[in-house]
Amino acid sequence: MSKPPTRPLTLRDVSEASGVSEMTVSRVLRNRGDVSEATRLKVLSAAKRMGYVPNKIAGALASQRVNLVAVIIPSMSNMVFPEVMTGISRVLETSPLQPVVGITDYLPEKEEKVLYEMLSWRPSGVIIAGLEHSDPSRAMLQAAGIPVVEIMDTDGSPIDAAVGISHRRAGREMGRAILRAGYRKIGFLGTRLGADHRARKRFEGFTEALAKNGIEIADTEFYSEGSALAKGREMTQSILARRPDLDCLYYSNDIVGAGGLLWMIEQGYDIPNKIGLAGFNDVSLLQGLPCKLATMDSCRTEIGRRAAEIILAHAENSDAPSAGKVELTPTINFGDTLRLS
Amino acid sequence: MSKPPTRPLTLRDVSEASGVSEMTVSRVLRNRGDVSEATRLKVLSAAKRMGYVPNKIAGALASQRVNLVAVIIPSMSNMVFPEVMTGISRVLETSPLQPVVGITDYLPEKEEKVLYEMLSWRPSGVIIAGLEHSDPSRAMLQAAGIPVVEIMDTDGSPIDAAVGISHRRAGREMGRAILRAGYRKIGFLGTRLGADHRARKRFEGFTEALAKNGIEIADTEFYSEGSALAKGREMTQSILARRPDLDCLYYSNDIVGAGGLLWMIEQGYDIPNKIGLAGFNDVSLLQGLPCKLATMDSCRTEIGRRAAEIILAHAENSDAPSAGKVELTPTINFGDTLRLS
DNA sequence: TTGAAAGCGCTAACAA
DNA sequence: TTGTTAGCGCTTTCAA
Repeated sequence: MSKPPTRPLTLRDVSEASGVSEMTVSRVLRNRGDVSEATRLKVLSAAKRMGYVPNKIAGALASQRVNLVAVIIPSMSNMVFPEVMTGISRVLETSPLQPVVGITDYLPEKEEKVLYEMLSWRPSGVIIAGLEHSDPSRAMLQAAGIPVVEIMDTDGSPIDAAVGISHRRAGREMGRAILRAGYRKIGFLGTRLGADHRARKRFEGFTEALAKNGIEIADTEFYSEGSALAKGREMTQSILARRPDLDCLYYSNDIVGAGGLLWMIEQGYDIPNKIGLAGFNDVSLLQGLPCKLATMDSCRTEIGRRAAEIILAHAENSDAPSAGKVELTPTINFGDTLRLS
Repeated sequence: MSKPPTRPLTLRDVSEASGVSEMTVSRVLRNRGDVSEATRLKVLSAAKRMGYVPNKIAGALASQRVNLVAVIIPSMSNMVFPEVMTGISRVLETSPLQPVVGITDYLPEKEEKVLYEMLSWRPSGVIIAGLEHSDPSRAMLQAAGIPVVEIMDTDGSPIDAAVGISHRRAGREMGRAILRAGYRKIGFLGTRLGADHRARKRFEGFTEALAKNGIEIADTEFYSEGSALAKGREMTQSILARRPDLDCLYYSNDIVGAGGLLWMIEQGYDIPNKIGLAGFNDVSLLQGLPCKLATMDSCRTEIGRRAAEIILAHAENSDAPSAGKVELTPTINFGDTLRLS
């Protein structure tokens, strides 16, 4: 239950134990080929026997190379970012680069702080969610002299590179699909549109698509805190109490949408004939609901993959050109809750 | 779209720009009081204007202090670890310590690798899920000379300190509660019990409690991959097809349980009278289901909090004694799917 | 209150 | 193939 207060071992300790110079030990431990098999084995066995763990702090300082990629995202409990992380990890795990995550809770001040912390470790690149950042944050990213990939969103101007989808377009396309399916009295339910720029852009695109066809959102319902599933339930109930004539509900994400869907199934609504439902994100957790919510894939894993590839390419060849904007194309999945046009 | 290939600024740059020695600049930036207000302001304005971000690599090497806490967990998409992280962050964000997360995917080899990587950054402490580790992993943790807190589980011997619940006891208590409620033909559904030691321990405790009352698990159903909600649905259907006489189902977690619950509601089962259901974890995401699944709180946030406090205490006073084993007490929530005894 | 010197543990660059 | 030398950018320590 107690531990020996050992000073961590250094290269010098291994050097002395193996009778090989520090430099050669270092070479062996980094697999730099040019070492004879004999000394290699000698060093390796000594290092392993002693339980030596190299000090990356010192290594990084000396080599001016830090194999970390800062990944800065608003939240982890969200269902969307774990998948982005999966994409990132998948790419980086075949390389020496390692992702390190920072969470901003959708707060610009916290983003600034987290960014500062991460940059002070001099990572090899930054992957950061969104295109909206405070001026100091933008300045830091500019000045860092490392590749910066802004992810999730392409509606705006990236600092360096961007990989994502156009949320404005996503909203617009869902709006059009809903109109094509013949729905006309449409309600919107979602997170309070403030910090979440992407949800806001979807909303804007959505209303824009309706407006083009002379239709206005009939009613809206917003929430800010609490379990999304429960909120979906409550909000759906209250919007339909207010406007029983609605024939379609567009949710800002699948989880609230699922809450609404469950409630409406219980209430016996005739879905998708009398009323349609649609969400956003294509959350796999929800496979297993009584029926499949119409949704739009937000390409999360792909976004992570592409972003990581950009960083990796730069790490391997630092004068590669910036990737610019990479806009992926999400597809609508009609599920069981939207009539086909 | 392109960035100036600036060499990152150093203390020396700020020193020259402000006409103050490097040493004094360093003191100002670290808020070490003993600096005159005049120079303080001079330095601060220069640093801000230039956009200087300190190099923690160099700082850490010089001071032999790294304010990072390694947090090593099996998965993030899991609903359980995000909450643990919340508890940890809550405590650490008032301190200079910062959590850094590593993911093992429940693979011992990957745990070993991740641990090695993290330890090579010489963190101030390690928080690691579970009590089961490979020999090399244990050796590394022993030799690191930093506080190690093993979390989630207390059924076993910690390397240094442990904070968690007894999963064996959790299973036992749920078993007893189910028996007290009068259920007798009991099925178990869950993840394939291999890598997930805590699920296995709950299963063992559960069967043990039944055995003490002369009852054997009537049937079991295991899964390894896919959406937990969908699997819950499928497994429930298939176990009840095989054994329509079952009067209670115990799930290894709430998400599979919820899948089963949704399916059974659709099928019109009489819950909790004819058949009871229970899960594990008290996942808040599920608030909003048609009815509340019986479950057991696994104290996730509290575990994170306590673990972080142990590391923090050691960081502030390194000769504090080890915290030993801290066993929290989970409570059963009967919800709507288990008769009260 | 400020500065100068030394060195944290490692690696780049060069020499042998 | 191996070793030597000189830092990486900061902080510690001690002197002014």
